[in-house]
Amino acid sequence: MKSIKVKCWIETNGDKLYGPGPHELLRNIKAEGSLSKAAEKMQLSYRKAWDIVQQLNKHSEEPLVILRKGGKTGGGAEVTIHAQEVMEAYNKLQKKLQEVTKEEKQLLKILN
Amino acid sequence: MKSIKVKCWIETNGDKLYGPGPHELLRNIKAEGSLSKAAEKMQLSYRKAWDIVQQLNKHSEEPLVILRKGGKTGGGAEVTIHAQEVMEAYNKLQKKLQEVTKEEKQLLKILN
DNA sequence: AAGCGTTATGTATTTAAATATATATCGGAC
DNA sequence: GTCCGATATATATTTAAATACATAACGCTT
Repeated sequence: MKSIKVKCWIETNGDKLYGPGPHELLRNIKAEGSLSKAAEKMQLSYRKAWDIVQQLNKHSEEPLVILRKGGKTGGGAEVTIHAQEVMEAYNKLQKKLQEVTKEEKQLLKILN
Repeated sequence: MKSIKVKCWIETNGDKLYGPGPHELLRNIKAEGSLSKAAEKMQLSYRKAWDIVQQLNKHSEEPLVILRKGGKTGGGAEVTIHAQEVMEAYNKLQKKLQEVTKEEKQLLKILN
């Protein structure tokens, strides 16, 4: 019925840089090899997905996503090793936070 | 420059029940003794604040906020003891989560 | 050179959230 | 019984976010 949710993200100068949305997008890009397919998979407009990628690459010294256009496949999207490190670290952090909320049942009890 | 943010809230049947917004509202109600003043203090429309209070009371067996109209003061808002327990439990949880993010600097390092 | 599947990007439209506005109600004080 | 300061609530307006749409560019393949 009632449940505790937790969410974490990284901000830079007050605007959101990396969070659940970008994280899912990176996972999808890795799985699909295509930005448009990745966006579709999570019911996100291509435009928005593209914006997210620009934001990510803009605020990281090394690029997180490499986009290519043309070629025999028409183009594609690739998640860099660097990005995969970010994803893994984010996963770990999320897991830690989840564990804290699992221990904490008091709030739910009080609200009944 | 870059920083990790964390947020927790309670959902019931998929919609948000208690989180940073309601929490701040309760604090303000407690300080002001008035829903309209509490809303104003956090730059929230009275309408929205009132809706939040309805939502909170609707989903908790015991009411969290008591609203009164009329009388010598014109009316007022009061945070119940029950609500104060919720607030305290929420504060504790948030503090715990904050500590986890403080330990976790790896993500920031990777994103540089 | 035409066709393809993708990325690239500006602009228009839609959608949802929040706010603003207006009016009613309550109950004590005078 | 009128005024006051608060809550109560419907409706209209504004705002911001997301989406939709349109078009161009790219580079390989044929």
